[in-house]
Amino acid sequence: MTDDPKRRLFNTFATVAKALGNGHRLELLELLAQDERSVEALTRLSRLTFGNVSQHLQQLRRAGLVDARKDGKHVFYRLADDEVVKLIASLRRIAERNLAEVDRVVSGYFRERDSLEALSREELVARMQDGLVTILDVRPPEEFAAGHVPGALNITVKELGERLGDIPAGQEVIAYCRGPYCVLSFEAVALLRKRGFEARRLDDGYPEWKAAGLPVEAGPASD
Amino acid sequence: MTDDPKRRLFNTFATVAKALGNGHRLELLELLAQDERSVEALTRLSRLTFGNVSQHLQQLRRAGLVDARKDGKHVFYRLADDEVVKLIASLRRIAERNLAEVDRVVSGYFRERDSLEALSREELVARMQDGLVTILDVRPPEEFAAGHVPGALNITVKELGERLGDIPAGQEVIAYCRGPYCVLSFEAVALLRKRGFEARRLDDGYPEWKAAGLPVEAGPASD
DNA sequence: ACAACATTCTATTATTCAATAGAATAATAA
DNA sequence: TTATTATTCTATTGAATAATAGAATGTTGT
Repeated sequence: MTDDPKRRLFNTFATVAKALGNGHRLELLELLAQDERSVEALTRLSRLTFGNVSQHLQQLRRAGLVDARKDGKHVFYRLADDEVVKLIASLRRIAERNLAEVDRVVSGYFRERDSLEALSREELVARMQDGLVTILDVRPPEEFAAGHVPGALNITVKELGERLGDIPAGQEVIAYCRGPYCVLSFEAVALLRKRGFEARRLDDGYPEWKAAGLPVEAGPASD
Repeated sequence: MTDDPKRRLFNTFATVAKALGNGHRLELLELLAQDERSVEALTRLSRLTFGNVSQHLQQLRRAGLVDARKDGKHVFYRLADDEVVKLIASLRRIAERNLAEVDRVVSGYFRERDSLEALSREELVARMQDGLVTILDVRPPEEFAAGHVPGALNITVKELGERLGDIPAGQEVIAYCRGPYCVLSFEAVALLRKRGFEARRLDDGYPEWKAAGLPVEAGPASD
């Protein structure tokens, strides 16, 4: 099209941005930020048709945002790079700061956000060194097994009511899940507080933790 | 459209990405990363028509990426936030790592890149503390005046040949300009080396320096 | 008030994109 | 081999986007 190198670079960068410019694709990327998944699994987890998911994934692949691996009948997709999580986080930050729309949605549906006094990753790292916190991962066991914050306890929100006994008393609980807008940790903190625990949320989730290069642990649930 | 809050958020984030999904708009953002500019100035600097520039700017504004200020007959646009520079840098990093196209363009037109041994921001900060480097800003004086790395000398590539005497001998020169793909600093380093100076490039430019929160200085050229 | 200028708005057209359905591949199971 | 399942590819439709030209708005200078 053009042969001005600067322009060609801008156009190439634009193709990456274009791939991010669709809500469904961002949703797929969020799902992939948890763990690699097959097209079938992604179809189940999103509300799209099979063929449509496949096409979106291929756009993401052309843009270099995801990679694919074939295993038997299944094709497993995963993020090409942890930098993708950072890119999306950067997108989110700009949207949060500069678009009133985000405020309205967030304050409408995630109202307790501030009242639950979210903790930053840095603060959590500091607390972990002191060793006086219980870290609670409220995601499903499969996602936990694919990777989690070292030493975290895995109890889903559903089980939480019956497993309060597994949580060490007397020290603060920090709950996290899939990301900044994942409601699971909000619910967990609300429940824990009602039952007398001192509990707070991590202000984002596992993918951001991993992308930041902080240590992770993998394997089956630790209980 | 939908009232699933998660989906509404993704759609909102997607509108920001969509605004970035066009080479011309990325070019406008790069120009704005230097300094605020009027629609007229941007029309001159890009190869777009006046009306088209205006429309692109309005898309950028709707996406919360730029702000506008009216002064007399002119409307001046500027980046809404330094985070925008970081977002674009993140986009660039992913494109560089994962798309062969970028490699081809970069190695075709910016071949000397590696041979000129670019220096990172962090390394430059360390060198500045030792005080044994000359920092050379090769951008036009207007851009220099709008903000530059503290202590930098402003000499454009055009003047450089006749003003070598202004450069302290015996210490390394670090040149920078508008960003990682700005050719000015490549040319400056090539010229300086030919004339016997020890010279290297900063691996990105002023906008990235500023966005990283490093100290900046403003005002007329320091010579 | 009028003319000149910078900018935005509107309408039009060509291009690109999203979603759907159905055909084509490719791997496994019977 | 045939059937089954997971996935990709192709074609089609309707929707969104980009570029252009020209009208409308608003500000400054006379």
